[in-house]
Amino acid sequence: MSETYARIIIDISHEKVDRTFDYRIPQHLRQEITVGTRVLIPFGKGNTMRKGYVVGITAKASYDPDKIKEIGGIVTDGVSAESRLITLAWWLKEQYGSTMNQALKTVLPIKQKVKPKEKKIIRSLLNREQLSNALKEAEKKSYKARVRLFFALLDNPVIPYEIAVNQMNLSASAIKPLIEKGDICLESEEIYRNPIQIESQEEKRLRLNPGQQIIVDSFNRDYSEGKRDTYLIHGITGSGKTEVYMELIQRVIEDDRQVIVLIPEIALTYQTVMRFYGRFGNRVSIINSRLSAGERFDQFERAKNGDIDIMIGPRSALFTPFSRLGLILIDEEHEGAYKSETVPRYHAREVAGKRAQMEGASLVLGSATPSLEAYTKALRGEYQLFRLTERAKKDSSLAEVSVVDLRQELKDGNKSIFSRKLQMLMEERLRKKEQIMLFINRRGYANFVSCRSCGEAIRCPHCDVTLTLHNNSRLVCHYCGHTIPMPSKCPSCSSPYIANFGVGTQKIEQMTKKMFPQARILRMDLDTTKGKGGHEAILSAFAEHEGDILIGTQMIVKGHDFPDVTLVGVLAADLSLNTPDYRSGERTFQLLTQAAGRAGRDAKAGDVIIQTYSPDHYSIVTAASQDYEAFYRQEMAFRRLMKYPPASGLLTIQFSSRNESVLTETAAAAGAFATAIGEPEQVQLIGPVEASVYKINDIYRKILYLKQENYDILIKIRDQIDGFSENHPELFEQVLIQYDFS
DNA sequence: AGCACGCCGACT
DNA sequence: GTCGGCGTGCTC
Repeated sequence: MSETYARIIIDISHEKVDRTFDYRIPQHLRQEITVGTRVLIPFGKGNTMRKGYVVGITAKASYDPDKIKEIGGIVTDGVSAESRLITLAWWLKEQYGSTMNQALKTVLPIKQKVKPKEKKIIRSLLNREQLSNALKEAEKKSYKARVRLFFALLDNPVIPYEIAVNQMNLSASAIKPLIEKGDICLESEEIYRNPIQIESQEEKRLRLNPGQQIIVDSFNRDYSEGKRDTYLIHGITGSGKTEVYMELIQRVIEDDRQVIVLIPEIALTYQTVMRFYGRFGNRVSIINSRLSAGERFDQFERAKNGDIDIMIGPRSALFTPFSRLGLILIDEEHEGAYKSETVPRYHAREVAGKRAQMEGASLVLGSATPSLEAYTKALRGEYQLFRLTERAKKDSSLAEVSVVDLRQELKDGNKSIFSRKLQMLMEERLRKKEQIMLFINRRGYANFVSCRSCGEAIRCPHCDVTLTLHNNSRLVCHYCGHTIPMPSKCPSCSSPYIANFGVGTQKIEQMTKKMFPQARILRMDLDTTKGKGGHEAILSAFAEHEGDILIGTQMIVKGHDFPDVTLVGVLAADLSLNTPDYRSGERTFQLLTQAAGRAGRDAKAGDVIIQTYSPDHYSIVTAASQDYEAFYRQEMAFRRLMKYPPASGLLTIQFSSRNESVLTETAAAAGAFATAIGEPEQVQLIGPVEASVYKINDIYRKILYLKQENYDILIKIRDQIDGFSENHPELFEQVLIQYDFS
């Protein structure tokens, strides 16, 4: 029988050894060693036994077999949080196509040199006199390292080890003899930095309404019976989902298990955090992108040591090293931010499902506008579905939503960005001293072309996505590569008013100022929120009535409650409808629903005006009538027709290279290979086409799309393409290949 | 992280 | 010459 080798990472948090080492697996351990196993291995010259994690098993070693040592044994002190996370990393690698290193960095994001603050310190054991003698001695003998150290110790008898090594350039071999001599000693103290420094205020437990109670009861029943399941809570805005979450969390931590709460970064506001902190006190911790690497490390360390029970944070909080995880909760489950932008391009919902299954935890998803993926699974019975259809506050009413046809406005001679109805309502609200939110659902670049008189956006005849304007001269489809020259007049109504669409918040602010000079206007976009706490500052200013009108993008419709907002205007709903992406309809529905939920959260009746060039589009119609079911049916019909997810699996393969001609050749070759192996499996293949932004930083990118209902077939094909790239190094030498499943 | 190798200044 | 501090590089 051939030898087997284990690829192992050593449990030393130091950059220099942050890679894998191969070890031979002894015969008697062959059954027991799998990915994720913690093992003891001899390491380095002295063969000191160290702990390591098995991250892979191979038949052929990537190192001189004669020099490979044997695994010493298995660490048996239970299954640690890390070893399970490493198993999860393995799954990530297999599922999403990345290297083990990339997967490990995702799962163990704290393997950095930024160790906790003052973890180790050097303390002088000599008194001042002895110290200055030692200094003189060292100077005489020109022991440079000692001079530096003694000199510093004379100033301060305690020096952080970190500083000594990095700033004072002392190596371990310079320090060690001094410890043996008894001049100094090393001590360690652990100081955690706690990012929440707030005075706790009791969060009072509200009485649940019947809808909320049903969810809590069913969950508790399942939990007590030991049943772990996935639950989808479809609750309209303001229906009190957070209250339900609190009860579920309570149940799980009473059982001495731990909870991860995922919240999109943008909604991770002071308000939200305070609610959790008020209820669960210092057993809660948060992570967010503002935390330094050191602070994040501390938070994960606290979780590992069992100092906290609840971790709240964005996507990355999913990898909190809890050892007794009982519940993962994903709020605003439909949010795009849960999909990773970097390799491995995992989706938090899917990874949460895997982790929950591995650790025997429950998974709860919540949203006012569930993703098609989640809702489809719920309808199929894979998730338990619950609905909250009433607002939690009794006297609050749903807002009145109306759709305004901008084509008609133009026909009637109104060229401003405000429809007559919106103008009228704005004047009225300003008079009554009530507040207004103007929402422009722009995201990134929106360079599609549309007609100002008929509202028609120019679309690809084969793909039903808008064409994108390239170099102001040609329109290109990013899904199939179809291209036409930029027309001079509208193809459907021949109007010459056809142009690139794109309006900024700044421009809107100017126009609003001009039309309502008496109003105080606050603007919230990337420019005005740059600084730390920029978000909070503007939102609280608005809450304090320091402004009458708040203008902004998606940011303003998430999270915050403004009881005095009674009018929400969506200036151009088409902006998100016409992005070149099959999800544009879904995103539009979500944004409009959220925007509508902002108005009339209190007793005062609210109005929502949706301005659009496509008043008949189902995303807009169903958002206006607040009818999720109707939206779901129509959007699913579209996805089935076009074979887009979740009706079908979609594998996106990206090729990127600095060399355009090599890229073209390689992408074509891979495309031909994929066609050949995909044909018998009934895989539909599109491309290779240029990526929506073809060149970034002088790197060209091409895309290949593969569609097939069966996800596993796509994974199989991915593996074969991976093999193809390994067998053709001449093609892939200069080309990077990345996979994305959706 | 921790060990060995080897450079270079100091001292018998 | 030899001794020993201390910077550097490697560990499967």
